Amino acid sequence: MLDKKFIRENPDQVRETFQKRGLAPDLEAFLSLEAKRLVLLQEVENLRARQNQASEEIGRGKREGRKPDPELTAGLRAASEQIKADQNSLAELEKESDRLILTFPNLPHASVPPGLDARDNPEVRRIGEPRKFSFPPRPHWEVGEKLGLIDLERAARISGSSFPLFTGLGARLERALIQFMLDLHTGEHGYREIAPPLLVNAETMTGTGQLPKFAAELYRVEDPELYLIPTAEVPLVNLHREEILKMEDLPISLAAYTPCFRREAGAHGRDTRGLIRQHQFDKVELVKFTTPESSYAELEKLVGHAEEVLKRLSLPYRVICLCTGDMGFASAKTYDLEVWLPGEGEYREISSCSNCETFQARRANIRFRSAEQAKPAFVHTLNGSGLAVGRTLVAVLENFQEEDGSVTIPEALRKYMGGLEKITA
RNA sequence: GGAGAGGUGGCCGAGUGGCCGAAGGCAAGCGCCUGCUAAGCGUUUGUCCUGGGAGACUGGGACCGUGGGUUCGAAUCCCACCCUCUCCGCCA
Repeated sequence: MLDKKFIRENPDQVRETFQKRGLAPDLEAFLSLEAKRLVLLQEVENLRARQNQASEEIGRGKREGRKPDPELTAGLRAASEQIKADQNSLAELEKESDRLILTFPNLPHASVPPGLDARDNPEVRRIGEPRKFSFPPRPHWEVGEKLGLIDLERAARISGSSFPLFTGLGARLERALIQFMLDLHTGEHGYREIAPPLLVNAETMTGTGQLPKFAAELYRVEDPELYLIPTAEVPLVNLHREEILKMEDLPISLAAYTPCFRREAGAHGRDTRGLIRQHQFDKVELVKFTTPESSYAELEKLVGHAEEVLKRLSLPYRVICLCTGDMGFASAKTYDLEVWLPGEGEYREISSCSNCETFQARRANIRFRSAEQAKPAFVHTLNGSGLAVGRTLVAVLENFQEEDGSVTIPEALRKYMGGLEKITA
């Protein structure tokens, strides 16, 4: 969420920035609503001030044993009615203005490259050489099904299309990847491991920006009203909702493995084969709470932590910076990591690392106090996948497949696979 | 699921209609004192919104779990809901 006062005072800047993001939220409606709201607010507060004064007067009189003037209390009763009515209209205006501002996206950081869509995302760096195959590399679903690692047909029977089902060593490999990633981030990168709830309430979803705008993406449980998390970012960022953190505790770095649930409502027909796009997938997520001064340095570190997973698995990848037109709703700056998939002959997203600055902190009311005297200020929140586990498994299957259909297990994973070096049919 | 207790500032905790944004304590800041450490003395310290001022600052309003109600006036009375704790039952 943006600062209401900032929008009121810099409407031209905000309008221009929304255009750069390729979005046109209803800024004008918001501005006129706010103008009305402020006028009414002044009126109500003036009435209130007079009411308070008169009531104090009565109180003082009563203490001195005087009876209140019935004409005066009658007048006050009328004024009280007026205040109640005005307050109701004020609440209406406020509700509407809140509703609008919750649909406004974050403003991109000055360093974000301008652009319209994914084609304008500049590559920041490219690490690792794609392997030269002596045979045509197969897509991961062929490799995985032949080896008995995944069974998407049965998954569809159990749940419907686009649900995962890992079997045998496939399930073991998925678990090995989770373990490997968590050990790396908690053991070497200084993250604290969290195992959060997977069902969360509407306030939590609003805090990170999924609601109200992206309700169609979420699985919702009716009674009681709860939502399945689309990413661990949601419970992790909300871990400190409504809190004032101590400056000396920052940055706070959290890591969590969770399944993630997405309806993928707008993605019909995309990535229908294989494990790339699923309604349920595993992810190890990294989240940081930082001061405004350090958040961009921390973003670079966070990207480095996600990259380290790929490096240790010897998976070739590249880092891109999302342009203004391709960024997510809550983000001020985003880097994507894209892993090389030889079966597809493409780099595919495997991690997205964002600095949301104060956008989520303002929604979720997460602040910190610098000096003991200073006023609390909003923290910056950062999140990144470290990494998407299913897609990492895909990358392992495709990059380490052999001509005979077997898959060599990357060195770093072997201790999590009971020492196994190769998966064969 | 049943019974009971309770939700007040960074924390603990008092407050049952006006003198309460709220005693007292802890914690923290500043000053004094003190060979060091510790103690002591004095003093200050909530959040949000909105107006004035370049600014130090200052006027007004709101906030005692949430939302309603009664009243000239509510932390305090009434209603509903949420949450926490204890005991019992059930259960991975």
